[in-house]
Amino acid sequence: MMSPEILLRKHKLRNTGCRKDILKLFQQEKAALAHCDIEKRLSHHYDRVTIYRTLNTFLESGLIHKVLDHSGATKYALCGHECSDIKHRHEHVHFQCKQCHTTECLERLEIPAICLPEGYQAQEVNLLIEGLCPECRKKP
Amino acid sequence: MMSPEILLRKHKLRNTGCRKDILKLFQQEKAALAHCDIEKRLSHHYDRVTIYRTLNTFLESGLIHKVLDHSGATKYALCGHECSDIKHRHEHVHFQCKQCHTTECLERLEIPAICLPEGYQAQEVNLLIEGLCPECRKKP
DNA sequence: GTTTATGCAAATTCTTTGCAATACT
DNA sequence: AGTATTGCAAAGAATTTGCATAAAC
Repeated sequence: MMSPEILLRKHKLRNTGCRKDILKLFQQEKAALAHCDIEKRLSHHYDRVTIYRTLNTFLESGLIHKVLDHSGATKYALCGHECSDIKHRHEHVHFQCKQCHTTECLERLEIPAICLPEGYQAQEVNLLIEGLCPECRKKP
Repeated sequence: MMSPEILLRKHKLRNTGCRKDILKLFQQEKAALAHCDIEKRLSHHYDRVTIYRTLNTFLESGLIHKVLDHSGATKYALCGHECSDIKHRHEHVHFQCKQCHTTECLERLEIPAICLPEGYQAQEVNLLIEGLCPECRKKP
């Protein structure tokens, strides 16, 4: 996994504490994170506004992507290696647990080809599967 | 198509003006509607709060469902005939145009079966396809 | 007549903007 | 040194809550 410093440099972003810490957090967590998750889990305190701005910067540079969610919360996750400057792969499959509301990227899963009606042109495909995650299924 | 009155009765909801008008609107529009779309398009004026409450009531009774969206706006659409009291089919395919931001349900499309990793249990599957709709593709 | 929905006011939450101080290159 | 980022204050959306009035059953 690439270090936050190198990742930032690669995307032509300045190496600030907030950005490094948030990137590190994304790399540690396999689950998608909402603004409030990030705010809570960062050991150093950063202003709420700074976190919003950092997330938007990361979105624009293609470091992270929005993760679909029925709960209304905006969640984000790191873009995989597939998303380089050259080629962006935007076939995201996410799984959200209905019990613990954790959302994870299932990077290995491929979305099968879908036949759109005449006239439609697909550019991005996102699949959200909701159900029970392994941990919650074990619980009573 | 079932009349709003009968549809409401079927879901054990009171037949009020606001509910009937909003249901009628959903039946006319094939696209998914956000709160603000509904507020704008209703001929009779209802309080913003009443519209919020109506949408939540419809959600709880399974008359409508949330439509996934990357823009952050919460959109809703009527549940198809497949969603009866007995059997709920929650395989939603939606298409959102990147130009006009219209979202429509593609009810006819089936989502191909997906193999989840060990331990995961799927209950609902949602597919969001983004791209250009037929109308926007014609434009220059 | 009883229960439920509506409208209004106000509170909460989420997100963005402006600007001076600070940190990065 | 010059430019971009941060924190703070405040503004602006989106959504929820409480309560009295009005409408549905």
